[in-house]
Order: sequence, then structure tokens, then C-alpha cells
Amino acid sequence: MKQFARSPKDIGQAIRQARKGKNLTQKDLAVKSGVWQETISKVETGVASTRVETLFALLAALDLELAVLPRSRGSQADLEDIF
Amino acid sequence: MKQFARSPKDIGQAIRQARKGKNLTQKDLAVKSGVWQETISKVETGVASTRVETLFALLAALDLELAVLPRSRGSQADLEDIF
DNA sequence: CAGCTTTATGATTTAAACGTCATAAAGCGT
DNA sequence: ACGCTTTATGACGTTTAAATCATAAAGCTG
Repeated sequence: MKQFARSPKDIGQAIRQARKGKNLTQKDLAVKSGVWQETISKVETGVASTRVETLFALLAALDLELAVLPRSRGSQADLEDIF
Repeated sequence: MKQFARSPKDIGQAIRQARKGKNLTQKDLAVKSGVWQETISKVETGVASTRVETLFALLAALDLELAVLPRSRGSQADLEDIF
């Protein structure tokens, strides 16, 4: 239920997953975030890159935030149950 | 040594901190990441927002990645020693 | 299948970031 | 204070994303 991201595509997938987890449509999220449904579609599918402003607008609307972490660390599985 | 980010400015601070932690100048990071020194300066100080592509180029050059996390969770202090 | 909802795609306009160059300002060691 | 390094700022042109509108495609559900 936590996502690691090393590319815009990863972020898109994380957003989609979080959105669906909250049972929101792209339109719902568009209303909450002020970002267009069309833009959300493009971000989630990774067809277009985004600006970080847009990214944070979506994350905020989904009650998410980012953590900046070193790439080299224990296996992800170890952390699964912490969050 | 891990940073949480809810805004472009937070990301900039995290990048600066990570860069300094590795004793790299903006110019060094520019060479490694392919992003201009001037751009890095603007990102770190938060004067301009960025594209996620640029963000990930910098994170990759610093051996960092992102984690997408829910905002509501245990105090950050609890996690400090995990990463 | 038909109809409705949801998501994807495509074009156009507008706005903003990036590369680029130049240069100023700030830091730092001697 | 004087250089040298590092970082910041400003301007300009090019590239790219977001808004916007239209519409197509995909997913459901009866």
C-alpha cells in the first residue's frame, strides 16, 4: 500500500492505485485537486510527464505525501508492515 | 536523513541536503544529472517549479528515490531510525 | 446489446520550465 | 581585502505541459 517511485510512470501508477483505493473517479479527483480529468488520465498512464506542482496537487487531494529515500536500503518487504 | 515533501519547495530542500551530504557542488550534480546548474539552483531554492522528469534526473544522480505515503501515520520520529 | 459512466486521445491555445549565455552575488580560504 | 569557487538571478528562445473543448474508446450494468 506504499509505493516507491523512480520515474514519472511509477508516480502515475501510485496515484492511480491511491485514487482507486479511495474509490474516486478521475473526475472526482479532478474536482478535489483542481486538475483536469484529461490531465489526470495522462499522468496516470504516463503518456505525458508532469510538473511537480500538478503532482503535489494530486497527492494533496489524495492525502498523500512523498518521502525522499536513499535507493540502497533493506528490502521493501521489510517495510511493508510499518506503514 | 530522510525527507518528507508536500510541496516543490520541500523537494528542493531535500535535494540540496542530499547533494551537500555527498559533498557535491551544483555543478557536479549538473554534470551527473544532465540538468543545468542554473536550473538546479532554481529547484533547490524553490523559485521555480520543476517538471517531474527533471526531478527524477536529480534524484537518480543522487541515488535517491521517492516513496508515496499516506499523510496520516505515526510520528516521523518513529521512522527516523528505520531508513 | 443498449445506455451510461469512466477513461483515453487529439488538437489548439496559453503558460511555464529548461537550456543557454551572461553576470551578479555570496562563500571561503589565504 | 583579494582571488577563486560556488550559487543565484535575469533575459531570451525553444520545448513542453496544462487548460480547454471535442470525441472516441473502454467498462459496467441492466
